[in-house]
Amino acid sequence: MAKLDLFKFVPFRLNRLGAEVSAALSNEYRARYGLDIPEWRVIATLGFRDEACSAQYIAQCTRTHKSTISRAVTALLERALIARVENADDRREFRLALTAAGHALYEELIPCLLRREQEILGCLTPQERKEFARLLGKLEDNLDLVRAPRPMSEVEVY
Amino acid sequence: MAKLDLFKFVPFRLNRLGAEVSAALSNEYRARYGLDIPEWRVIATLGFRDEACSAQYIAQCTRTHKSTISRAVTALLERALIARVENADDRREFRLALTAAGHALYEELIPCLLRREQEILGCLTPQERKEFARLLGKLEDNLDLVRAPRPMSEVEVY
DNA sequence: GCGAGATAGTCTCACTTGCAACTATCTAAG
DNA sequence: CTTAGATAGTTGCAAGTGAGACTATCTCGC
Repeated sequence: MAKLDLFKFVPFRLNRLGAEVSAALSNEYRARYGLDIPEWRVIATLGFRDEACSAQYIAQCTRTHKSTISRAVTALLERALIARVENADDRREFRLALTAAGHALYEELIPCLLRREQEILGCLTPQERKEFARLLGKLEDNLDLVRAPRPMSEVEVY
Repeated sequence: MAKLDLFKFVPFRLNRLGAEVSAALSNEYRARYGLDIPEWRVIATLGFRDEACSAQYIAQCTRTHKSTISRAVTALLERALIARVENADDRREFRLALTAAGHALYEELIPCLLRREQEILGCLTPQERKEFARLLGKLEDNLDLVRAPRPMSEVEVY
């Protein structure tokens, strides 16, 4: 007579918590700037890194399907929040970067998102947060999830 | 010059980890039994609880939209994994319960899912797992996520 | 008992997303 | 140089999902 209490089942809890937290956060940038999650991921990746990067790189980093990234990129190009230039070395790919407007949006959004993160983590002591982050890291490693952002030169060696 | 490293941003990490873990698990019951996530949630809820419950109750417990649960229920009824009876007290709702076949499936699936959970958590020491579960609980509380399964009588008092 | 508002469940619609096919381009082997 | 296979990015298509309308039923106040 095996039983499984969904409320004690970590995969279910992680899925639910992840979805809930994501929804809470995405309200922030959807309401303010009309960005959806994939669009935000593109902005976040380009904003964090200084060099321009390819759509493929963003897809790998954020573990988002390339077609989803492609659509997000198209939308952001139309809004002139990012720009792209052909890569002379490899004409299949484009180098993407934030425009001035995109950068301004990024700078404006970041503090607000970090604040929301702190609200969510607010129920944990500083020590607990550190521990939680550490345990998340172990789980990510275990799932082979970690795809650290690296200079494009390294990534291209894939 | 605020910056945000997606890889250190807990909401992103939670979302990604939750999706990844869920995908790993759902492969298990999709491949073996052709169940999708909402269908599994219905089975899991009915299997864990002994009394029959309403679709609404399952939706609230699992935090899944009622239309999604409705579709899952329809599919499971067609496959005769669950059965429903009209509730004489309230003819708007139906009481749902596993059939013998549904129960057999549940009993077969549970150990397998618990094993997968242990694989995922395998990188943590027993103490770390306990701590992780505790911290998850605090975060859930903070997001007002906890909807503990209760006897129907209590739930109906909503 | 009657009407207003709440609730259970179903259904349609619009939207999102993953998949896979496709084009263009690159790389490597011969 | 040529050709086969890999890769970047786009697009059409199908499946899944949430929002909200809708029907039937219940509840509460009068």
